[in-house]
Amino acid sequence: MAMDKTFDAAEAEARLYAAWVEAGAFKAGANASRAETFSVLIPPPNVTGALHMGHAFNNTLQDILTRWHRMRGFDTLWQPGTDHAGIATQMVVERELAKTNRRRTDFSRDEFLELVWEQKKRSRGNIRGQLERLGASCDWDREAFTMAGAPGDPGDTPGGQNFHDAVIRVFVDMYEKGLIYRGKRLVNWDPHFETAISDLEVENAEVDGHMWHFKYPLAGGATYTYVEKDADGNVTLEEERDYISIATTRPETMLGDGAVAVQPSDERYAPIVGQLCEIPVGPKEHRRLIPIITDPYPDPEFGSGAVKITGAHDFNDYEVAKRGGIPMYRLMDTKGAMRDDGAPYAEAAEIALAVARGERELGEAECDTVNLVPDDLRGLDRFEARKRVVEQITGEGLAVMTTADDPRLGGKPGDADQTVPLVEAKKIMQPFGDRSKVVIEPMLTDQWFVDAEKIVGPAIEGVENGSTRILPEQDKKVYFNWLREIEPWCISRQLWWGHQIPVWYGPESYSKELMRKGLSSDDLTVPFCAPTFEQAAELARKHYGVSEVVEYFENGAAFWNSDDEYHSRLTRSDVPDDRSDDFVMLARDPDVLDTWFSSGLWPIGTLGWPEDTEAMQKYFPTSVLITGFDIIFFWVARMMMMQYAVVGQKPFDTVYVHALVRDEKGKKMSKSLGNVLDPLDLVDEFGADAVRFTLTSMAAMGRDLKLSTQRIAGYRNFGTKLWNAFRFAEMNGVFADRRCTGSVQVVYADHTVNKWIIGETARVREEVDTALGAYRFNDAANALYAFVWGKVCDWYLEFSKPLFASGDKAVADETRATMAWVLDQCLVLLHPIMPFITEELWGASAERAKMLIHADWPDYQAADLVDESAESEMRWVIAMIEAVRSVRGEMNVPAALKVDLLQVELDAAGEAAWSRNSALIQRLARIESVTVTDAAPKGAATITVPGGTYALPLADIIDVTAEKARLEKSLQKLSKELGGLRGRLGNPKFIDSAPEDVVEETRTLAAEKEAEEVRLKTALARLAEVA
RNA sequence: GGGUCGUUAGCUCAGUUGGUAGAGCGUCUCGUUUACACCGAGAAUGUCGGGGGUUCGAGUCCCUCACGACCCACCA
Repeated sequence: MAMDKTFDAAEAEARLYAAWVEAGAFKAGANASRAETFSVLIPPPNVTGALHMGHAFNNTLQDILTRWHRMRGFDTLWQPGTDHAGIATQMVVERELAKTNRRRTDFSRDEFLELVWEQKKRSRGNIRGQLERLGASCDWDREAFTMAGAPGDPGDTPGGQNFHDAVIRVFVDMYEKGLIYRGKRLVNWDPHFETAISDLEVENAEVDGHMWHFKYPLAGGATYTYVEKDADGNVTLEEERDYISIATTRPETMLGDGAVAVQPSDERYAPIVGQLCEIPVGPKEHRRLIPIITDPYPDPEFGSGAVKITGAHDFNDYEVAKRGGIPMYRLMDTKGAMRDDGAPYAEAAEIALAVARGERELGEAECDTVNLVPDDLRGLDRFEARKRVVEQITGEGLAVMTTADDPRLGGKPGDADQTVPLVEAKKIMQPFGDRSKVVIEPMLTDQWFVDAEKIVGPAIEGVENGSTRILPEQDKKVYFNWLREIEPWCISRQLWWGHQIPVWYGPESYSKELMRKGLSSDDLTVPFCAPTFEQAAELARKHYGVSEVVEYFENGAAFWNSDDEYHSRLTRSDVPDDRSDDFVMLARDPDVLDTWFSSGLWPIGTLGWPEDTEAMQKYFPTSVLITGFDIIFFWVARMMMMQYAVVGQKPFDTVYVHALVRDEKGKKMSKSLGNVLDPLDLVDEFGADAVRFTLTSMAAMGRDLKLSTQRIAGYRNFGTKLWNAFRFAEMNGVFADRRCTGSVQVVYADHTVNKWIIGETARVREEVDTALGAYRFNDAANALYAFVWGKVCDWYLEFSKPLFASGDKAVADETRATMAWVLDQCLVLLHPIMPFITEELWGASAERAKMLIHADWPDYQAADLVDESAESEMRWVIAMIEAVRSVRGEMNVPAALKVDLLQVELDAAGEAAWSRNSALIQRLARIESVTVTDAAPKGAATITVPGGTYALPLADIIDVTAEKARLEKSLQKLSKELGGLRGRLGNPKFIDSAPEDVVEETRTLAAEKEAEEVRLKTALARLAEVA
């Protein structure tokens, strides 16, 4: 067999992967030879997504662990699959539609979902194909999908899991246990996607904003004396005012104000607490009045100390409003535009005024129908409305004024005599949707929540008591911090793509007339939660005492609590005339569940729960979860909570949290920055093994991971190095008579060189196992790199050359056998990290009983295989060669020139090492001959080795000054080291308190250094004689 | 505002219980020897961010300062 000079990754990878699949090498339990199991769940990528470097990293680590355990004979499962990713996927489809000027709402819900399923089908293969390119050894027969089994599923996911049923079942179960509830709450609303989102999906960012200061006039022109005092109680300002000053960054929300709040202790406003003031915007004839109340929330030191309260559009205000019974008026629609529904402003203002005066009370639903947006602002975008509101107030002279040189204005200082509205330029934190990137609006809507507080306990305890381990440790704190202050989790989304909530609503009470006449959405308030309509209908039948239940499907756009559309669908009675009156109508909640609710069930859902499957019994709880820190809250914490809540068990033994992949400059890779490295491009260029090895070698825990192509090229070279080591072995007949080898049996060797490399192999095997066992992937990679390149290639292969050429057949044969074994071990140990090139070499070098992927992982011990005398001998040989090479290099001895060496002095150990290995040394150091002498001649360069001195006669070429400088430099370095050693040894406290072995080690080292110092000094003295 | 982490060779980073600092890349010099120029041989470079402390001994532990990164957070 003639091997190519390099490994053709592009050609080989696909072929090898196909061979593994063909052989069923990835199947759960493949190659299992013991009862222990090892299971790992892939963090499911978005089904319509593409793999990025983070995925490449994450999956490389999983594959390493999987392959490692599989080779060790564990019953191994790597469970693959994808996530339906509600918003993200719906976004992809909507973007596609936009290309042809169509929108989601041009379709019925069912039609649209059909499009999404098609999209899902088209892109499903992408992720899998990409993972295959990386070499991921997932059990594809079990490939799962978080919406498998949902209505519309074409059933093209190979795994048999019905994820949808599992999700629905969990919802119903949690609902019945009171862990899930519905209610009107202030939630984060994404006006672009027109859905609620959870706290976690909001990203706060600092932006340039403004703070406006407005006057809220007191009702009926009332006045009061406004007094400001300094810290000592001295009056600094006293004036008559007919207004209260309010600061706001969001003037458009003034329209929904329900009150103005001040601190109970704030003396400035004490005279007017309880009075009414006027919102300075809206038609003059219908100016709304709101009460001035006290609440602990306002900070007297900030702004004017008075805060406007808009319960429906601000989270703080919401709390204040709840405490104070202040009405919360919703101002915007689902798109974030000012409401354009309901009665004209005049009517709405009338109602609000009555409420403010305490003449009327509003129920929650009723309050939501009151649209307090003035007619001229209705339908405007919220930011446009803000502009108009500011203009109107300012135009009316109700802005707080200041001089143009006021530094708070932020701009260029203006004329001190000129008066301008006080609009502070200010950095403000603004919430953005993590996917839509639009400004999030707090909105008062009906949503479903998981009462997370009730299920968080076991998730905290599980980590506290070590039942589940989180690595690195510091990430535990992040986990705890979040869980200990857990908030209700909003799980309903006003999307179409997702698991529809299994709740049907019926009317408050049953009446035949109502059924005939039709129902409005407000009438449908009694929930029936069940896995199917039939089961919900059964509940309703009993509840209402009727014999039949009719389900109404919503068709077009659906937004539960917003518009008339839904209402009309429900009232558009399709009930046939001949139907009896003995029925009740139910309508299903149109909302779907947060994607993370279903991915939170990934562990049990993929393993076939609620069935008591073999997979559940064997592989649950799973062994380890490998994931990035960015989804600790989104996913890890929720899986912990959910698994405990549903099956009462932890989902995994260990959570390994890895770093984020960044670009060379440390920037997060993102499409907008254009610094994204596509893993597939890199695989194309360098091969999957190189990419994998790079990621592995940089996987130090808990840091960022900066990726550069240079580094990948370096590890590609490493593969080539290994490849060429095999070429060398091949050429030397190492594999000539090998059939069906690859056994873990360690070869027996007699020769020092072979004994030595066997010991080194045992060492690296231990290092690799220890490192992988501790999730120190980089340690494993680096140990292998140093071993293969630095030991096997740099030394062992070089040593073998003279041995093969020696003519001693026994030694040559033994070396061949040893080399075959050592190289096999390299393949075995490297395989988890570099599966392709190793499998290729495995097949190319001999006929094998099994593919490398199923080869046996060795367990030989360094303690058994390291031969100390062989080791110290080889150490001396290497030191000797290096010393000669170093002097040659520094003295500019031509590389091609074979030199004659003089042995000035040498101890017995050196003598023995020399005599047994002279052939190796002479070859590698390019020494022609060695002559024993008592004293070095003049004009020789000195070479010191442990236990001896050599001289290199260079009469003609030696530069005495240069040699002197070289020796002095070495001496200087040595003296410094010796100084430290002697200092320590001279310190009685060190002798007393340091451990015995440390003291002993120091003594030995000092002795060696002293001996070398003597040699160098001798050499210098001789040089002085010459000069 | 709260929290976490980081600051080590020109660059990117290792450095597990404290024992006296390493790798890869880059740079410089030399080079074709039974695999490999995606190679080989050799060389240079660090007051381990500053200061203080504990210790016989600190890159490693403690305090403090500076700078940087990230996460969380409702100041109108």
